[in-house]
Amino acid sequence: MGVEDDEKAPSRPRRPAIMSDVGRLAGVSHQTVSRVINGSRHVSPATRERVMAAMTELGYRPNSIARALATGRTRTLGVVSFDTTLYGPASTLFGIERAAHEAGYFIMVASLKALDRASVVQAIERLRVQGVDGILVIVSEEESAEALLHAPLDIPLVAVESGPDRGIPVVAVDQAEGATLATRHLLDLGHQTVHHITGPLSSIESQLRASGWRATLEAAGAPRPEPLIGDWSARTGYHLGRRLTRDRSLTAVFVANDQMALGLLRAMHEAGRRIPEEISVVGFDDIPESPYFTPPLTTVRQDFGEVGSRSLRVLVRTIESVQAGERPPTGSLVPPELVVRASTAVPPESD
Amino acid sequence: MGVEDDEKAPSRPRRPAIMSDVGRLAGVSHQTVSRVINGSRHVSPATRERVMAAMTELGYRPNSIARALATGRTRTLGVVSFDTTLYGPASTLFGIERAAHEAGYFIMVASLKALDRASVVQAIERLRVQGVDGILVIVSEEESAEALLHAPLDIPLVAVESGPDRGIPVVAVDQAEGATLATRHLLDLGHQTVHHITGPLSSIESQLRASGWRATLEAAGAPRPEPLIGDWSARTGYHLGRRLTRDRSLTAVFVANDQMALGLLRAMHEAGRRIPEEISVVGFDDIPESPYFTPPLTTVRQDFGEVGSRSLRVLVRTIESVQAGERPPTGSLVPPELVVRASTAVPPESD
DNA sequence: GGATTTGATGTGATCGCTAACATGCGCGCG
DNA sequence: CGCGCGCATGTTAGCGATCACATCAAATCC
Repeated sequence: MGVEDDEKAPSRPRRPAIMSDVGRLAGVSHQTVSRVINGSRHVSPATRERVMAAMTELGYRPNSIARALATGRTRTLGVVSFDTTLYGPASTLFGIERAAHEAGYFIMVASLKALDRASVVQAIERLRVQGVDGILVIVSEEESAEALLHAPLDIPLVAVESGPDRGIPVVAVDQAEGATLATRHLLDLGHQTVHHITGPLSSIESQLRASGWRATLEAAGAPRPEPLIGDWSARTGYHLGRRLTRDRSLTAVFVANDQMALGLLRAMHEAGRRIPEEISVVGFDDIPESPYFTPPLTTVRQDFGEVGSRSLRVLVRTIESVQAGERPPTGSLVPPELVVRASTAVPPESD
Repeated sequence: MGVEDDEKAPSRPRRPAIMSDVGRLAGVSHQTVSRVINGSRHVSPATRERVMAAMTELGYRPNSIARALATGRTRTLGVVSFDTTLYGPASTLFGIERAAHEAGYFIMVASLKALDRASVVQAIERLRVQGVDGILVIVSEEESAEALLHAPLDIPLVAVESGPDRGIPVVAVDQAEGATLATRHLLDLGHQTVHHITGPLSSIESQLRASGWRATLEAAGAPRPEPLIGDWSARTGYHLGRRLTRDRSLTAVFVANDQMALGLLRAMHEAGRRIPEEISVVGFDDIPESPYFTPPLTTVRQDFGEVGSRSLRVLVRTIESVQAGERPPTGSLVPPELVVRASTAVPPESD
């Protein structure tokens, strides 16, 4: 009873309802349904009510593909990243995703096979073909940054974590400031100078940290030891650490990330050099494990989540400003924070 | 010169080329262009040649949105995950992305705000509206697994890392086997029994590891100490570790993940209990830092990347089997591997 | 009170592609 | 020699939304 015509019985819809189904049920045209969905002012309260009722009755869900075809916008953003296994990029990606959700966007990930320029351009291209409205590129290496300068100009782009110093907005942590914080902390404790283990040479972040360290030493008139070149891995931190154990004058090391600092700690421990009594160590990143290293690591905290969400907002504003014909926003720097734990102390009496 | 008609001059296309532009230039219909793109057999080599030339000349790129609207398939897959900051999920996601790329699919990420059932259902819903062809759910908690049993049936779904024991395919590491490997290793070294720090009670993986540990002890006729309940964090590992230092009979601990093991190591170190001489410790996961803990950690390696890529392949096969009307594939278990380092040794003389 | 604005709604084209069917030609076969 | 078949290609109609414009009634103005 109640069902007059089995053609029209909406009991179990074989085919998902579309806009005109809703319109038919509500006694209006599909266009009016569209108006209700998009919140147009020109719909009477009574019809809006009826349309909404019809939508829930049919379990109607708008088809975003069709909408995307008609509007030319997908409300989807792309993220290009190299290795999302590492704590930094993973946290950034997470921050991006959360902020995207809040802004009503979806995220498509394209990870790189290699770090060369062609891979970056290819990844951007893939995302573009897929119809994203804008792209975030998590840049770590100089070459990726360069690739961005040769990237297509017809799609909004934002560089994350580091990037080229012109052309497109960059959102990143203030690396030089972080390095300064670390170095000054050690100098303030009374160390004559501070050694440095860098990240890979090709990494922009690594370069910025090294130059922050260098500048701080110079400003303090401290001698500048030759930095050791690392690659972010605990393994290399360990090997470089072993090399450093031979230097009896060494009292303080600023290591460009926590993983390498972990390796260094291990090497020092094996060599019987006590930390922080004999040697002070500062890391960079503040990964969740750092407080439980032996000893707990003094380090520079980067708020990756903030970098992610901030860069997403910059991208969204860029997209909107393109549509509104306004000036696009610029990038910004997130301040780092020194976290003092047990791996740093005043230097041993040297006399 | 060369350009006869400024209407047709393809010099700098204001509007990106579409299929019929290519067709016009090649002197064929748009449909023939479509045939070339989709590799239809019924195109003569000569026309194919001409069409391809026209495509490159115009810089033509197919519009995937339009194709999706026409075919009903987007070649996009969704991934639902809770915290992609953790090493496990992050690596799995990475494996998924690589495999997706290889299979010609894109990945859309939807991360959860909370772990309750509603969030999971909502995330699946969001992805579905966005038009994904299938969904991978990285499940860690019992509640998410249950949510999957109430999930919509009209879209292919695969559970990753753990999941409900029926209904949908699950791809995961064999947790019980891993726990057995760890426990037996300690028993084989001569320990009378093995203590256990679990993950959170609500975690399926945690439950499986605990029951593997329990079964192994029972099979060996060893006494079964009360397990301590953890939460995966180094912080909690540290606090539980401090509690364990008071137990003088303790000689071996199997910790449900490496982060907690790190905290435990730290607690033991502070209490002056030597590892592995007095107490042996085995972790789970084999995160990249584990070899550089103090001491280097014996642990059970999970191949997250393999879990990711395997689950993606299962999902793709599920989608294809739905179309072909075949039986969908089932889940599978990835074997874990014991990695022996320096945190385990024979127990101290007890007499 | 007739001209004009305003608000609610409908109509038809369009986004760029694929699916299904139509066409026309050449060739083999009985 | 005519029939039918297969192949290369074209034509037309969707896919499910939005957009631009048309329509029509009620409200407003002078």
